[in-house]
Amino acid sequence: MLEIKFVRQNFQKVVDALSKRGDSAKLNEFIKYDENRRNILLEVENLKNKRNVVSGRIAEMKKKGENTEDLILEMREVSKTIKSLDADLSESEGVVNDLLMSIPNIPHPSVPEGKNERDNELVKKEGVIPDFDFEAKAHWDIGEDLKILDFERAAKITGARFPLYFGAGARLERALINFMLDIHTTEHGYKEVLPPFIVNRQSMIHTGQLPKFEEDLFKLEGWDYFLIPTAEVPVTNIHQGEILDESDLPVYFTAYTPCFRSEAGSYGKDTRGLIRQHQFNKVELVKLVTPESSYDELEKLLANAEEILKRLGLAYQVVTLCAGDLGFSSAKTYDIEVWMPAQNTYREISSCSNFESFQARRTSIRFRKKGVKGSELVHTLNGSGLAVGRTLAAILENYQQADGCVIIPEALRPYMGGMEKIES
RNA sequence: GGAGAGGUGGCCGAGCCGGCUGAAGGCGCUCGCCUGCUAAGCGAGUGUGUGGGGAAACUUGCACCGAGGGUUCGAAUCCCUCCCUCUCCGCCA
Repeated sequence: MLEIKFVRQNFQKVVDALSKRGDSAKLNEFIKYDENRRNILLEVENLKNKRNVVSGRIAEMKKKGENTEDLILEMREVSKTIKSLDADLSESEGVVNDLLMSIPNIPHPSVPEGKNERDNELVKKEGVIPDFDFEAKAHWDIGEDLKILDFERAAKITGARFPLYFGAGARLERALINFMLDIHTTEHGYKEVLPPFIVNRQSMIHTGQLPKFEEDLFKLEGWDYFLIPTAEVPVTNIHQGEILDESDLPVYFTAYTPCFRSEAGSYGKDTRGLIRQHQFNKVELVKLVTPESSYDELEKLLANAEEILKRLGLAYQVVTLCAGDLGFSSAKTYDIEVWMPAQNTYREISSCSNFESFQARRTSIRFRKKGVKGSELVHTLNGSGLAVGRTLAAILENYQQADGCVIIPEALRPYMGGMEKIES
């Protein structure tokens, strides 16, 4: 959410920024309703002031035993008026707030212009793309041949887009989770968190999934609760409504959670394999930082996520999302895309974003500076470190051998009881 | 699920027979004074949101004492609904 004052005072700037995103929100309504809201506010506040003053006087008069009958009668009317104006006000506020909630974040100046993913800007390529002297198999074929992945049976249990791992596959997934968490906690300074996987509506609003994207979420029937689409939601909400001390910052959290996404609107896409599932595992990185440091912190966050791929020996590239491809709450996002041999292309495996104060304002997370009056909103960031299912898919495809087995990357072997390869 | 207790400012904690209480007191923090270090001491300040005035320091209106309704001229204080926390009992991974 942007600050209402900011929108009012920088109206054209906001409109321009939104058009950069290709978002043509009906902002002209905003001005109209906001003005209306403020007019009512002025009127109602004057009346409330009168009520407060007169009520005080009534108290004094009563103490002296004077007659207050007339004043009370008069105030009775005033209160009635206030009540009806308050109703109008909350209606206007509702409209203004809905509009405000549906305005996405303003892209950072360094974000390239563009409409969609094709306009994303390549930052760098790392690692060596494997050169096979046989035809690379897709990870779903590898997984099924090795009997470590079983999509058909998963579909019987639940339906399409759910994973079922067996044996070394299940263990590899678990190994990856532990490997990632260990590196982030022991080497990158993150505190491990194991949060709820179900959150309430408010938390979803705070991080920006709601009110706009409810159709992407799984909702619990009979509850106003949702399955988390990412650990970002519970973890960013840990300090909601709190005022932190500057010395508490930066806060670094890492969390493993499963993630649940309805994937509405992506029916034909990535129907096979682990790439696009309704349920997948992810190790997430979340930061709360000072505004001055947030872009440095974004670079560090990106490096922390990259480190995992480096240690796993997977080739990848980093792109800066263009304005049109930017997520709703984000001011700037880097995507890390891992090389997938069978598809002969890079696929997103991590998304690292700086939300600046956008989420902090909704979530009300602020901090106090030493020697400075008042408080300030923190900046929030998060990134995948990494998407586990996609990492496993990348390992299967990049480490496959001609005979159908898959070599386990060196870094993971301690987590696999020393196992060096997966074979049927 | 049954029976109780409670949710107040950065924290602890009064107020809760309705009205000079945005909220005592303490702690913490900031600034100043004092003190040859540290500690102690003294004085002042110290919530958030939103609107107005001011270049600014600041000043001023309104709202906020878990959330939402209600009663009242007036509610942190009374009533209703909901949420959450704690204790005991029951049940249970």
